[in-house]
Amino acid sequence: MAKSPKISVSHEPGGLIVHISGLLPSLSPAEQRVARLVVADPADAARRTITDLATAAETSEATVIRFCRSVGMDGYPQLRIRLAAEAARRVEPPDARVVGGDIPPGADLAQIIATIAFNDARAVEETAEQLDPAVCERVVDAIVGAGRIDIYGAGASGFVASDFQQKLHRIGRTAFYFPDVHTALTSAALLGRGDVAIGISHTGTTSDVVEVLEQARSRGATTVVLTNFPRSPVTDVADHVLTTAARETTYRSGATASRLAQLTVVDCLFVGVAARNRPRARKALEATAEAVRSHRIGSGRRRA
Amino acid sequence: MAKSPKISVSHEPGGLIVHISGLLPSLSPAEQRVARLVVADPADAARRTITDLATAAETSEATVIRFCRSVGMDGYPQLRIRLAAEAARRVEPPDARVVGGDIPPGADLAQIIATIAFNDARAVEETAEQLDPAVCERVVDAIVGAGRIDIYGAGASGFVASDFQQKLHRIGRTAFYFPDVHTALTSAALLGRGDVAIGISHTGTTSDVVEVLEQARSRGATTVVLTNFPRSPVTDVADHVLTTAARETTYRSGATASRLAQLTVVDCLFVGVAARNRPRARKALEATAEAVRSHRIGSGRRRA
DNA sequence: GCCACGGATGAAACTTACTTTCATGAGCCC
DNA sequence: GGGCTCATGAAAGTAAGTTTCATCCGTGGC
Repeated sequence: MAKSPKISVSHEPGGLIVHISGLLPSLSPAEQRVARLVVADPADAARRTITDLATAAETSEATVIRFCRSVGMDGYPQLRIRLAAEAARRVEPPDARVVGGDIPPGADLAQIIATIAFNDARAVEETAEQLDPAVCERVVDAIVGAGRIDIYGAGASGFVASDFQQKLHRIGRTAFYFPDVHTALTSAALLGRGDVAIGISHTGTTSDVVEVLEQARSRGATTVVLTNFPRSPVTDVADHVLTTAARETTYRSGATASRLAQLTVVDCLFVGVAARNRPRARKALEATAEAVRSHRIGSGRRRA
Repeated sequence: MAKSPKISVSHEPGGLIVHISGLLPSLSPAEQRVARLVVADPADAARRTITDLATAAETSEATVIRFCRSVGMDGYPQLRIRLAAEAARRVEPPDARVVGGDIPPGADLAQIIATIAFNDARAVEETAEQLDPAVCERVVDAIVGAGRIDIYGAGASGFVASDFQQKLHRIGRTAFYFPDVHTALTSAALLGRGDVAIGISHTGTTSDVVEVLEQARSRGATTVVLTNFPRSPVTDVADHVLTTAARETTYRSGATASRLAQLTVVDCLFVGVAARNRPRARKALEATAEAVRSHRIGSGRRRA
């Protein structure tokens, strides 16, 4: 099997299910059907034979094998074992029907809250689990050593980009955020070796972000991307890929879970950077906090 | 095979391994060799094929199958997946996390990530737990019935305010966000009965937000506040108070936990509002998603 | 509009893993 | 020692998993 189509994703520490959902969009339609079955009920999938699973997914055994390889397994038996292990580890979700699925039409607000919180918290946890500290370390290195840091993000990811920019700025790193593609491209053209360009795109398919990173990279800047999908177009133009692990469900929750996951990663990077020079970072933070003091009511403790 | 030696134990509550060791003395010598291997390292056994395991136990495949039946399994594959599950369960305890506390100076990135994620996820969960659905309901009512919705927030809370504005806008509610106090005050002065003013302030002491809400209230608008501190100045000017539950630790984590908590609440409100008129909300969301389609690479699946 | 190309897919051939059958032989009671 | 039981592995048989390959379909040239 010299021509193994294995897509070597270095490691999937955060759990196989999470890893699979991340890869989902990059799979072929038939493989996606398999993936969805697996993600929906890993324990059940582990119990099935390959033929059985293939039938359930309305495809052939060959496709199931392809799926196994696509997600980094050697073959079906290995997948089974891993799934069984995964399923066992999984904690009982607080409310059976509430998991990952859509919110039922008749749901009352209490249910909605529980569902959202569960999914949001999960996204944060799972993102952290699958984050590769080694990659983070490299990104932190790049940021610490950067002359200038440009951060790009469109739409919802723009908030996160902006948040990141502000955080870095507050500890004295020279960071910029551009809400607009043209300005961003202009800025990217001025980057050079030693500078860092960070792109944020949940889907990984935002052409604006891809373009800008491409530009930045061609100028010699180190490019970093934060996305939910490790095999999306944007990862082609990135030196370092950081992934979130939000299994967003359609339009349902306004994409908040993915936002939270992104913010968590940003926070990790931020703290990582700040930790490199504690005294200076602390001082900078205190100074900026002081700056808004006059806009606070009651400097001391709250209310009697 | 009428002479089935099956030792039908209805189900083995204490875990499969325990069960097997209990049966060990009642097994035949060759089966005992198998059993001992299995008990010694279940995870490893799960990885082996039946032939492999048989060889390791210096016996034949047939004996391994007999062993499977002896301990109540249907066959070898079932044993394998049970073992894998068992092994996964008995690993972990997710090592004593650095709960709530500050990140120790010498921490490596992996520790930092674990700490941050833990605290972030906690903030989300705890916020949801203490959120009062009744208050949420009232706020949702107000938003749904509002002619216009103004959202205010300064600094970090501004991101959240902006996010909320965008969400509401996307489902066709008339919502505004003002990054600037003066504009906000102007707008607040134009609000009237039936309109809604929402202020977001983590500390609850941001004078800008308080002022604006005061103004809005004096014009007859319904005022809502989202804060971490239920008895802070801003709650005095609010008709409805929603609280987050982030125990932010100093400057440490760039205040991300509180941000996440706020976003979670916003998401709950958003979904609550959207749920009031599903078809319309869904249509609006689809339309807005469609609008950015041309900025996505590859309409279908990602990459080959 | 046509053709070449490449990827996706399932049928079928093939290999490996699992299961059953059965012959052997060891112990054991009479 | 004969006739039993039972444990055992060799080998046959079956099912599961894997590979190969021909076909199909969409895409991008010309």
